[in-house]
Amino acid sequence: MEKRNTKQKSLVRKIVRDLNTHACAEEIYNRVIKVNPRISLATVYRILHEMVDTNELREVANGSGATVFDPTVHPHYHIQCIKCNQLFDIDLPYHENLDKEIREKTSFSILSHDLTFKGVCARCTPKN
Amino acid sequence: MEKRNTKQKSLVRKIVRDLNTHACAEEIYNRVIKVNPRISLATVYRILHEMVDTNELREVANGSGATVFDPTVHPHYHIQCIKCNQLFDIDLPYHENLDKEIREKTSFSILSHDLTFKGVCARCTPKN
DNA sequence: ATTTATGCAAACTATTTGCATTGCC
DNA sequence: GGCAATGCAAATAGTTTGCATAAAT
Repeated sequence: MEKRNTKQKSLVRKIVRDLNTHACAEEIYNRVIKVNPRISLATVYRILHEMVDTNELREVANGSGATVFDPTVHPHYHIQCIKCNQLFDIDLPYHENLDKEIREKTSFSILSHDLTFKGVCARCTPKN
Repeated sequence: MEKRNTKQKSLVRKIVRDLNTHACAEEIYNRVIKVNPRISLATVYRILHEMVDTNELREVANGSGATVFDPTVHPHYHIQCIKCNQLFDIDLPYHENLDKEIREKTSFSILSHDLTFKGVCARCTPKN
């Protein structure tokens, strides 16, 4: 199962690297077809999944249906606005102690944890 | 918009109360139709959402497509097996300090956080 | 009697897949 | 040349919606 480099792959990789936020497959696809209008959505999905498998990209459930992709792959936390559903990275160190805390309480072998704060973002906060 | 009590609603409520785990809409529907085979899936969805709105039920994204419903509504954490995807409640007190920690770092108004541990459950751990 | 809730089928959204064809290595 | 990757369209999964009818208040 040798992997080949194609123009589609390099294009999607470039678009993903240039993302400064999270984006869903459709959004990435839209940026991609601005450069190469002949690439298909199925191909974009296939490449994104390959990147997730090789740890070039992270997949994050955004709670409301769609999956979003996060170009930041090292462990980090998220914060999501409960009004507009936008998801942001948050600058808080990964709390290893939480994993340790759980290891003593369960028969699971714990690998990691996902932490997402919920709140209302500045833009969605009514000003008066 | 007055709410009415129907046999469908009481049945779904009973089934949900008797759940001792998380279950997706389809699973709840399957239990429901064992008692009343004439109830439709759309109705089950409508009732489940109503229960989520009234805080009788919690909705949890299980990461892999389907949404699962959790009859435990007070704040609590989850642990999910990365092999079988099953989601369990976990017995760890809610860490209020995490919300506090974030409040100082962001322009969001923080309400709460979701914490899900990832690992391999006992059943999916190969024994030798 | 009024008006919400239901059942059904169709619509929809996000994603995946089969397959013939293209194009890397 | 051979086999992986692509494009397309169709299939799938989960969920939602429109509308005529049934049932709760």
